Amino acid sequence: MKYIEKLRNSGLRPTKQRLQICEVLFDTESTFHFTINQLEQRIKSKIDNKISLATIYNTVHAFEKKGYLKQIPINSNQTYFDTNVTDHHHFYDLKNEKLIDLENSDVGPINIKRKINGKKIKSIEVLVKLED
Amino acid sequence: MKYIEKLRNSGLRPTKQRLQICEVLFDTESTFHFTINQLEQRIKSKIDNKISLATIYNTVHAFEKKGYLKQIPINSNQTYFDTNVTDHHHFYDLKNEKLIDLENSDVGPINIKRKINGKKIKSIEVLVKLED
DNA sequence: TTGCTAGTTTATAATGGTTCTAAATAAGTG
DNA sequence: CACTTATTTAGAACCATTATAAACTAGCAA
Ligand SMILES: [Mn+2]
Ligand SMILES: [Mn+2]
Ligand SMILES: [Zn+2]
Ligand SMILES: [Zn+2]
Repeated sequence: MKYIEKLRNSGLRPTKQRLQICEVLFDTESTFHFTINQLEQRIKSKIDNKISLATIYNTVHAFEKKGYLKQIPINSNQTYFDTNVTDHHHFYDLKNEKLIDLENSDVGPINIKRKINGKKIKSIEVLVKLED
Repeated sequence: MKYIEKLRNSGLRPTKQRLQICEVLFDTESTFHFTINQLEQRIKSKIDNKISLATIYNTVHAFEKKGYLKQIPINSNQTYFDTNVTDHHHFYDLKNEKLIDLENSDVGPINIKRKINGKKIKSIEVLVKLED
């Protein structure tokens, strides 16, 4: 199991549930965006045992804290997460409520000229809303 | 009353409640960011009669639809609105949960090179998260 | 002025995503 | 194994937001 060490190194016990969630999240051809509900469905369809919704929330938040997942700032009634944790930006298709990755080369470098006293920049995120 | 015509021209009846909310939102030295709860408090402190929470929600959404308010894409348990409806970007101070306007000149032009078939860009929003 | 009608306000209930609780279970350690 | 601490879990609680449906009001025309 390739995720056992990853979890141990993060101080997270490699439980059956966490390992299964790892497989659903990270054993994929490409990264993807998801809500908790979508992840719950994906887990249901890929594994036989049940994982409680509370555990899914707990695990997603634990992984986010460890930097294995990112939250995407977007106005929605559900929180969106991203398995692509590199710095990148997004299209948001308003009609289909779908996020699409933008490469940094699609956006170009962003240089924030203004400084706020005593604060430093943690992240810069661009959201490009799309309509028909 | 300077807002009566503005509302009529938008197809919104200039009710007492809407006019009072207009005053709280737009009779200000500068634009500002707010959540519904913050707006509710501000209304309470500035007017004598009561405006129901449902009306505050209705009015904010009506004004948003007419373009008098903007929603700011940010991950929070509460939705943030902006009385500054020009195209502009934001700092988000994670510790104080405060938004700060960035002028376009602080960010520079953003040129999205990638196109999505059949879609056009509705808005481009940059969120710069700040930490200590 | 007086009705009429569609729009608006309101208290309150319902919704639903997320978090909390506390008991059961499992992992790590020696 | 014995022990401690972390994790899982079902279900309750939370709370921002939306829906409901009845009372009220603005606009308009007779
Ligand atoms: Mn979180
Ligand atoms: Mn809205
Ligand atoms: Zn992404
Ligand atoms: Zn702003």
